[in-house]
Amino acid sequence: MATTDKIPLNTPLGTFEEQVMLAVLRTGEEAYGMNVRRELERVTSREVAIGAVYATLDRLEAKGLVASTRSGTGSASRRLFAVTALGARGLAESRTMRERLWEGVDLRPLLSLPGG
Amino acid sequence: MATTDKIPLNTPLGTFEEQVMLAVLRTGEEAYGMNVRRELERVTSREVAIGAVYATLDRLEAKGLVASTRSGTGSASRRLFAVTALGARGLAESRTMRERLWEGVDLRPLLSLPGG
DNA sequence: TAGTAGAGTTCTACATTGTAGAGAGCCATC
DNA sequence: GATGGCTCTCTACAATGTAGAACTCTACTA
Repeated sequence: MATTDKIPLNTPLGTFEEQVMLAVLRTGEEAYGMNVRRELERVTSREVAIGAVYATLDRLEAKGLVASTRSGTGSASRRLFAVTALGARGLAESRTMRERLWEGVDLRPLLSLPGG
Repeated sequence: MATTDKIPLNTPLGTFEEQVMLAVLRTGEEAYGMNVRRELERVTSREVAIGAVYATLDRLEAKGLVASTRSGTGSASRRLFAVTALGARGLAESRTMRERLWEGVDLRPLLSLPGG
């Protein structure tokens, strides 16, 4: 099988995994742990534990969805993350799937109820 | 605090939780376990274990995001699920958050790479 | 130059979600 | 009254989500 074949990813992305990948993309050249966290908190208005970010980035890297490189020298250097081509495919698939599920769904009748 | 206040939900929806809720909405009046599973498989082209569906529905019910009623009589009756007002709010929040994170993200440069 | 503070990363542990499959009740029908 | 199909429940385990402490390095400063 050629490497360019578009086989479906075996595991769907988790909610937080997707958020972290998107934050990496949004953060661009400066996508290291602390910055990814900051971007996530900025956009979601929600506190994010730094340990959660790194654990998720590690798992994403193990799956080949992101890749990391060291910036600078010594052990104090930053670990810069980037979304891989495979990761981008995962994001695209995840979005497509969700759009299909949302198609034709109208929440308005429920949202107008008490508690909605 | 009035019940109509729109406090944010404490926990974000998981990927599968969201899918199951959307499948319940799409299935409408006939939203019992097996049907929810069928709808999910139809839309996602992916096999779904029935145990996964029920476990998720149970957890969603415990959180008040869906509610279930019995149809028919006897223990062979179906268990019909419906998304609650709170559940609809969860779905809406989840979508809003994701749209904000996707804003300005362009996957095309990555998808045109080998493996993408 | 020891002391302190800040930025960043790593590690450990546990809670919540995701998943699979076996088991059991009911109903039709043969 | 056996068989098969449909539905639901239960159990167990894997993967993901989360929190917080520990550690390294740098820079400042008294």
